[in-house]
Amino acid sequence: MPTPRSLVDKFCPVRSKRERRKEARPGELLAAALDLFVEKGFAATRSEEVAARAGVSKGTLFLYFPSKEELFKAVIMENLGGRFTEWNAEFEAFEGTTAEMLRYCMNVWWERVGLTKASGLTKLMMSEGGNFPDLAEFYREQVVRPGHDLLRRILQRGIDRGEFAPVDIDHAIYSVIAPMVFLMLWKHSAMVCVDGESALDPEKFLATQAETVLYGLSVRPGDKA
Amino acid sequence: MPTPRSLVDKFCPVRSKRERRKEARPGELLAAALDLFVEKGFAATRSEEVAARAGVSKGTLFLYFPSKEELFKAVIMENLGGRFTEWNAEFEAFEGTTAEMLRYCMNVWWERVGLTKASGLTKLMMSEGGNFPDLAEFYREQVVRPGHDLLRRILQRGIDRGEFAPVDIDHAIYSVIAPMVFLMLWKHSAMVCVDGESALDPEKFLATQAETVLYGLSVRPGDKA
Amino acid sequence: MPTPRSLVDKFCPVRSKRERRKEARPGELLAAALDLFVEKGFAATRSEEVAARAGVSKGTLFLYFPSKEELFKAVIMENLGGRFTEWNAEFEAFEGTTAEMLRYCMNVWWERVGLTKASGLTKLMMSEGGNFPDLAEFYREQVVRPGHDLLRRILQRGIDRGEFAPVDIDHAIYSVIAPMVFLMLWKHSAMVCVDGESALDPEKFLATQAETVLYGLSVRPGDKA
Amino acid sequence: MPTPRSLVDKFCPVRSKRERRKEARPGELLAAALDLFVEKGFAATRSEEVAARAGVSKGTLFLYFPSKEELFKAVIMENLGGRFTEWNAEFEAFEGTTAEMLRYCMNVWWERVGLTKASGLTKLMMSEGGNFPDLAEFYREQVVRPGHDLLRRILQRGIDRGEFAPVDIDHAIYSVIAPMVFLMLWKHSAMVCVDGESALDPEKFLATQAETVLYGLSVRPGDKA
DNA sequence: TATGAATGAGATTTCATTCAT
DNA sequence: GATGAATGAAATCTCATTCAT
Repeated sequence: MPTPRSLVDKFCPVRSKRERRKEARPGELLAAALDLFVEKGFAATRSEEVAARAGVSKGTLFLYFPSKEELFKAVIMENLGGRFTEWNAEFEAFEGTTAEMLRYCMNVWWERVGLTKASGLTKLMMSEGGNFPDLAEFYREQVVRPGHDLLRRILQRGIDRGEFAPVDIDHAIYSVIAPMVFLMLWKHSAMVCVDGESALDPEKFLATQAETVLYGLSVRPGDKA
Repeated sequence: MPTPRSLVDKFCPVRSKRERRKEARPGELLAAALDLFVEKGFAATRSEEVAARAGVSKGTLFLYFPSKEELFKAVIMENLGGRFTEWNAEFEAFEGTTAEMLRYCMNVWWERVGLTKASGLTKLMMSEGGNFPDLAEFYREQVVRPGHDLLRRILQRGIDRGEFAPVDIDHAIYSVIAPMVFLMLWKHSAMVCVDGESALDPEKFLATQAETVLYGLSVRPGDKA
Repeated sequence: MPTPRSLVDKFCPVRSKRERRKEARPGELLAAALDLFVEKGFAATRSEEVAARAGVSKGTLFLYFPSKEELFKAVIMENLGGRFTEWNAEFEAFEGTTAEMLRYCMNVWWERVGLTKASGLTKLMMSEGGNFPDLAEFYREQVVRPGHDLLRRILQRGIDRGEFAPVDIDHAIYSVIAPMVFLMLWKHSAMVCVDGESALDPEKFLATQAETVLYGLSVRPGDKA
Repeated sequence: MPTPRSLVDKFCPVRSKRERRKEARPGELLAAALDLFVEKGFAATRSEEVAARAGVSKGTLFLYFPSKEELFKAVIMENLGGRFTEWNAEFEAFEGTTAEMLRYCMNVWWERVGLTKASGLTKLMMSEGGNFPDLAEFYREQVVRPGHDLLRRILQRGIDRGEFAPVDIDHAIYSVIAPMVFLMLWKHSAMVCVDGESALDPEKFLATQAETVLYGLSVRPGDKA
């Protein structure tokens, strides 16, 4: 959902070049900002550079976003925070076993976040969150909490339906999140590789971790009810 | 862990208090720098604050270390890079199965690095390395490469002695490193926890991962020689 | 006092609504500008805000007034500088003693300027004039000088008719102006009041000052002709 | 009281050039700041210019004062707010009639504030106070309130000793302050003078106002006790 | 005529580094 | 060796003014 357009706009297809650019601006700026924030971090990214990459001047950036922090928040919402309603709905409608649901969850997460630049935002918050408490709070509220809530609902479904053992859900959530967080950090760090290509296969790693988690959640004979 | 002392210090214990202080300076600075770099990151740590925490003036810091980057490199050497000779020697002398050796490796790593502030340096390099290419290069050369080499020798030993299957060593290295890196990142990121306590038990996690890796390395009947 | 209208407007009352609006533009802008300049000062008033308060866009403001300074000059002319022809005529036609004339002068000044927002313009020029030499010069030429000239004529009339002692006119002018200026500054300065209500009664103050001045101008026996 | 010096300093008269400069710095900066703030106003004065006039670089200014606002507050304290203890003591010790005291008060005020650049600070607060609420609040607390309190004590003394009629003190305070405020504004505005020299004699004006106020405070037969 | 998106010079503030003492 | 005052490049954000539509 880039820029919301009114119904009137929808039926008036004749636009000036200027109008078209204007509507595209926020999206262009958000894209440029995502690129640069992920590439260089929040503090090290200069506002002017974001503007330049979006093809506008310094001043124009501040026409659309009142400060660098607000720009960053908008980037978070665009790429992570704002998508949870959609994702939640998708999981509400899911039919199938909860084990399948969990595997699906980790897979689509990898496709939609892990593989994309959005994964860099999590790495960024882990690095710089401490230096920008407002941003950290915002990220926790808009991304971490909804993410936890979504996972909690999945795990609860499994327990309620007798598919999973009645484990400590909060603990289990971390078992699911851990490999995802790890992959995001790994992906954005050339650091751990001596020369060139990392020898870690993310999809295989994720699948292995998923099965490990599911094994831990499995109902085994002899467990006390 | 107060201030790590060099080998020289270790064997020259008789000093006047004044000489002592003087000789101790760099160590105090390195300790202060480690604390602050890990706590706030490289870019966000102010030189003056490092000096202040070490109880000296800003000028003194630059007397011992010509720049903030050199200070950081010294911190890396003191805590990670400079310890590989000792660690290598320890493993050269190791007697026992290679499986035991690998388990021991992961355990002592956890004790000597994972649990200490030094683990923050890895997280730091993964976060900020991109903005400081010189530091990244230095870290790769002084920490990542020796670490890989050490693991490579262990794995090679296992294969040479017929204890491990003849796997792709470069790939296997990452299977060992991944959980260690993961723990370092996890430990230094309050970010992913919504409220308070993380629910991960590092030692158990590490042991599980070790066994998983060893299982993958195990020689099984039917493997082709 | 809604929007002051020019003499032209006064005698051409039949217009279509559209024309009306168009013609009213500059007046609306001048009114908005007066409000804001007086409220926030010249430098601190943003052009866009003036336009917004007048209900037009930023661009339109610059269509009518080529710069913020020119806008301010126009505000001065509309409210002060441009009214001297009318005021001069009124005083040319005045019949009565010159003492009455002087009292009348101070009273109508209070009604038409002192009590209105226009008084804020004088305070503003005294505050910010130093930073905007062009504006200061303009104000001196269009407001201060005509004001002085008007007073000079009144005083000269009094002396010529033998009603006033033949004092130094330039000096006497300041005796008349000082209390008026004082009231304008007082009115626009919440600064000097610790809590709430100022305890000064402007009309009484002005009347007292007028009598003091008149006493100083009075012809007393024993004065040398 | 420029820069407070410790006892140790007092008896170690041998100083390096650098030390001497260092001690002089805050005073030099405050003097430069007073000059420029009075000349151009708070908003229009650039920090760098203050530094330059004090003969130091931009950065040095911020070594001594953490922000432009704090610098301004320091200027206020140095020139006005910080002097009330001294002034209060002087008036506590005053011997003589309260009428003499009030005349003395207005005269020394003129000598110590009105005639000096410090008078420009009041003009400045009246002009720009509205745009800088923090500064306005500070000024009210540190200058306006102590000033009012001092005058209140003088007036109360006169009433208590039967020298003054039992008037409304808060009202009377403004009668005393008004001409002083007026003079400060008048002095700092070339605005009201057509060409060159103002024809207003401040001392005479002040003396006249003092007598007017004293007349208003005088105990007259027929006043009800 | 009217719009409002775009510009960019300019202001405050930070901090690694230097160097006189 | 040790100090800490001084520097100045660099970063964020504002707003009068322009100009394509």
